[in-house]
Amino acid sequence: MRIGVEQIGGWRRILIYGALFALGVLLLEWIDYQRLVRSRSSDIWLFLVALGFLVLGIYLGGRLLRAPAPRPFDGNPQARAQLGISDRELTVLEALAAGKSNRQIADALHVSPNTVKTHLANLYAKLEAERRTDAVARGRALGLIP
Amino acid sequence: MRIGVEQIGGWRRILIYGALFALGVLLLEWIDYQRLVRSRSSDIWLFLVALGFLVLGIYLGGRLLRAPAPRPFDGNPQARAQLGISDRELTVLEALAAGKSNRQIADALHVSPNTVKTHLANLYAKLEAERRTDAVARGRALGLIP
DNA sequence: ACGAAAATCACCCGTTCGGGCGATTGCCCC
DNA sequence: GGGGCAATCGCCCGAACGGGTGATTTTCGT
Repeated sequence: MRIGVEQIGGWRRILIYGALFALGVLLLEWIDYQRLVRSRSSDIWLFLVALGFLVLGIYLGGRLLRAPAPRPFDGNPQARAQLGISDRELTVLEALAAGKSNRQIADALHVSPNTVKTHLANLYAKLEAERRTDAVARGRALGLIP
Repeated sequence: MRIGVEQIGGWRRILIYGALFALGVLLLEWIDYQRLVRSRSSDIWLFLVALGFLVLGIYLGGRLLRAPAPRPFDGNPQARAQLGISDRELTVLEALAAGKSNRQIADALHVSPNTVKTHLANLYAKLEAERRTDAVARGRALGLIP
């Protein structure tokens, strides 16, 4: 069985960014206050403020508009359940996509090549494939493998 | 030997971002000038400047520290040339990834299965693969196929 | 016009793969 | 405690595949 990675931070993310922004505003306030009090050169302060927000923006932009994660890759439990693909079969499918031979898969899983063949035969039936390359292609199309 | 992908735009990127930054600075200058001339509320101006640079920063951050790009998929001509993979061989590789048999590939390309076998043998040699699934995996890893 | 590379096809041989059939062992659920 | 299912292993057989070798034609750059 594969685990479902990445799904954290939805709420926390918003909170964190909100907090960061608020912090920036507060900083701005403070900076403005300091400027008035000490009557420093407004040019320098303006530059510092701009620089600070530029950095903040770069940081935010770096995480906010980070490419929509090419594919969180959840293993597509829906399709998997629908087709009734077992844990072992999925494992074999992954090894298949890695380009391994039956022999290699058998060794990696500590089972007989015959067992691998059985798993493969079941996979072919469930994926409606007739060849290993076919199974890989269909498995990928279904999002079962990356 | 493996090739080194992604090394383009390094220079142009720096130039573009440098220009953008310079533009921001100029904008800042202009804004400051306007502020002095019209003697507007410095608070509002400071806020606007901060906001502007925040937006600029988000934009920059969005492209600067972006994940290695989910691969627009260009067929990776570099790797292809480096390995000396011909047009025909690429076509066969694509059909292979689609899960077709030698017979099907031969029919699709209007050639003999023997020819397909030859192309495949060349592909195996160039991709250092021993099986079709292996060739597909390596071809995909190299970005030769989607 | 020549040579190199690509594309095409053929044959042999041994291995792998796919299809079919059967069997045993656990485990869960009712 | 019987039915269902996943996982395991075995055997047989024919088809597909991979490895090797050799050959011809086309294409392209010089």
